[in-house]
Amino acid sequence: MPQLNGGDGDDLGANDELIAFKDEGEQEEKRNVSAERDLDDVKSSLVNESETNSSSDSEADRRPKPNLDLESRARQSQLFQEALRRQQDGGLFQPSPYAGYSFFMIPDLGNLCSPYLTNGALTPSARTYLPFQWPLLDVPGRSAIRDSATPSHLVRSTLIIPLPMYPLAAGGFSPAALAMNASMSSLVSSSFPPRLVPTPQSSIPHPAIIPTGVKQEPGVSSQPGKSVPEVQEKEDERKPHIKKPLNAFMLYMRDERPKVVAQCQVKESATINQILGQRWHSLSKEEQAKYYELARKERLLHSKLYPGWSARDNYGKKKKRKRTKSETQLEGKT
DNA sequence: ATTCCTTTGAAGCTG
DNA sequence: CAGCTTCAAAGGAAT
Repeated sequence: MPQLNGGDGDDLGANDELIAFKDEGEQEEKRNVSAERDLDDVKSSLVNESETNSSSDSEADRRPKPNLDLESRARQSQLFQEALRRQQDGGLFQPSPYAGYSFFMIPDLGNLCSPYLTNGALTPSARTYLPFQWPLLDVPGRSAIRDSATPSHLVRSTLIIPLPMYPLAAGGFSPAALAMNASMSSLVSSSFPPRLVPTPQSSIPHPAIIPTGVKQEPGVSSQPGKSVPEVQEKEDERKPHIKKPLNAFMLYMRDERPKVVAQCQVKESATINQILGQRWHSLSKEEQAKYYELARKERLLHSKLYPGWSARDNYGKKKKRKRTKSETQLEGKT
């Protein structure tokens, strides 16, 4: 299990994770050092090749586009032009640390799309590296909505991995976001793709924010005849729902899901997640460490933007409690 | 329309 | 403190 010390309670404990990774992975690292180097060479060449090929006759042109209205298309075109210009400007806009991974890293082809592996896990040497071709995707509605300003084909074609920012509401960003200090700005601009660096002008809602859909009813909290818990409940409902930051595996799934969908021609998320779970285990420690680091930055950013937020805020707020494993098992027996 | 399924990891809750 | 529960994402299937 890659989660090595289970978290010691300190916030953003991923430093420990990384340290643990280093310690535990040291021996294996030595064994695989030459192989890793070879893989790195392959990666580099593929990256270069990909970057070379991803210029003008972009794959974005060959991919099906979501059914967008003219305004959206114009908007996307504008954004694309802007992104291009910014990239050419250099300087401020650094590529994502993962931007170069424009290739498939797939396990044993025989088990490529099976969540049920014969030996439980695959050795790194069993991986096959293939040049990545952007899959023909059914752009999911929810994704399109939440990332409408930078549609997936655009993002992918510019090799920017989407990372969330956490604006307080659709109309802007929290004071914390606006008051980001120099170190935070540095973190954001150096580690996050440029499009995700929030600007006060931005009006793009973040997926972490879920509008409650509850009508604004001024004076609810002071309504006579309402019990305190009732009022509190109303207050809670009116708060924007701030989602948990994604963990390493969730970030990995976000990136890899489209590839699995394209490779395996499956759409059921449960099946896809099984496959991704297996692939996650087959990743090298270094590869996993990238996502742990990414997740650590996510949590850091989230805590900076929402200093008062706690996972407690969302705890038990889902409509229905998920069934426990024991309940499921019990049901299976009867 | 809502819930379940399925995964891992982080964090909250409970005894 | 250990162990359990919930929630993050996703979308088809089941209810």
